[in-house]
Amino acid sequence: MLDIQLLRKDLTNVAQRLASRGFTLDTAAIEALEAERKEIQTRTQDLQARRNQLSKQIGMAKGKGEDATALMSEVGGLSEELKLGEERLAGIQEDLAGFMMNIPNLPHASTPVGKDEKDNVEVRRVGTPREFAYEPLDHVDVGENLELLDFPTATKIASSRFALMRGSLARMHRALTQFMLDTHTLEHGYEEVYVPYLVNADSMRGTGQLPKFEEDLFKLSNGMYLIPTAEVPVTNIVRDEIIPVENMPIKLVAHTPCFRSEAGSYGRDTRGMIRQHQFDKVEMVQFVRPEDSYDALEELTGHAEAILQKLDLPYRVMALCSGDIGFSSAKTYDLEVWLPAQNTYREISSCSNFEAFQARRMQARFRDVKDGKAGKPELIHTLNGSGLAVGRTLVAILENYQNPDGSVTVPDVLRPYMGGLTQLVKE
RNA sequence: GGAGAGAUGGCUGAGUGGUCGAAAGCACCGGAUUCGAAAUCCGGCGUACGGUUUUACCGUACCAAGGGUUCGAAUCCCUUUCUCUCCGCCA
Repeated sequence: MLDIQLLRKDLTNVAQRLASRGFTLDTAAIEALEAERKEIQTRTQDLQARRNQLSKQIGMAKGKGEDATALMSEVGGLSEELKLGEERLAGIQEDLAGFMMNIPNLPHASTPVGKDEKDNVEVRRVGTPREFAYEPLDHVDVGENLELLDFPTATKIASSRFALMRGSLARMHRALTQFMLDTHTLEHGYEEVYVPYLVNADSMRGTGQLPKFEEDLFKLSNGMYLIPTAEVPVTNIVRDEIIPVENMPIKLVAHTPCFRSEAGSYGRDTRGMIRQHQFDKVEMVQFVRPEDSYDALEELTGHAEAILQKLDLPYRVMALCSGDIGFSSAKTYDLEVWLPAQNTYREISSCSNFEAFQARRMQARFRDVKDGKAGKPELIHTLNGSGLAVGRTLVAILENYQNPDGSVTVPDVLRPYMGGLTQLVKE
């Protein structure tokens, strides 16, 4: 959520910056709502003040045993107008809040301006794609030839967009998760957390999935939601909290499954495990002081990159343009891993700075200490990034580490997690 | 799943219709005292929103959440959520 004060002060500038991400802000509607809000709020609060004053006098009169009927009839005369005003005020506040909840974040000055993913800017490329002496197979063929990957059975059990892994491949999936968590906790200073996979609507609102993107989520019959990313439960840890400044920054990492309905993606990436209803992800989340958040974004992106580097997977870093960043983000880097069979780079991590956008929705604050005195609570900045999407990392390994004989070499860093296994072969 | 008890400021906790945004204690901050500290004393100390002559004052709202009764609700009524105790069940 944006700061309503900013909209009041600088509406045209806000509208311009939002236009750069393809969002049209209805400034006329905002101005009309605001004008109405101001008038009704002032009038209603005046009436409330009058009522409170008179009621106090009634109490005092009764306490002294005096007659209060004149006062009571005067305040009685206010009640209808007051009730009407309170209802209209509540109505307009709700309209305004609904309006605000549907406005995306402002892109940061360093976010490239552009319309869609074609305008994203490549920041750097790391690693050299391997030369194949033959046409490399995609991960589906590699996995199915080894009889370690089984989509038809997953479809029978559940539906399309689910995967079944067996044997050493299932173990590699687990090994990847352990390797990522160990790297972030032991080398990058994150605290590991285990979190609920179901969350309530308040949490979904806090991080920005609701109210706008309900159709992307799986909703349960009791009103809860399956998490689409660990970002939701982990970030909401600080919802409605005031963090002591000495605890900042807070760096958390969690491994969770993620559930996405993938509504609106019919026909896209239907082959293989690129786009699934259920996938595992290791997610990093940081809570930092506002002035530190852009340094933290670079650092966090580096932490995700470190995983790709240790796995020796070629990738590139893309700065998403204003038209392509997510609803809540001010700046996002995507990491794209090289997939030889598709002869292209595919997203494997997304690292974003949300500035105070999520914090304002969540009322997540910290109390600074200035000159030894505790200051007013201030909104924190929140960041998160995948470190990494486990399923897609597995896809990248199957494709990049495949051998002409159909086997797959196990990357060095994963071997300790797999009992020293060096190759995936038919079992 | 059954029975009962509860939810008040950073914490403990008083408050069952009227100067209650809320006693008191603790914690914290400032000052006095002191060579310094402890102790003691004095004062301050919630959040959000709005207004204005914009760092200061005024107003409104907030005692788990939502609704109701009333001139007036922390207090009475209804609904929901959560916590605790006991029983049952379960990994």
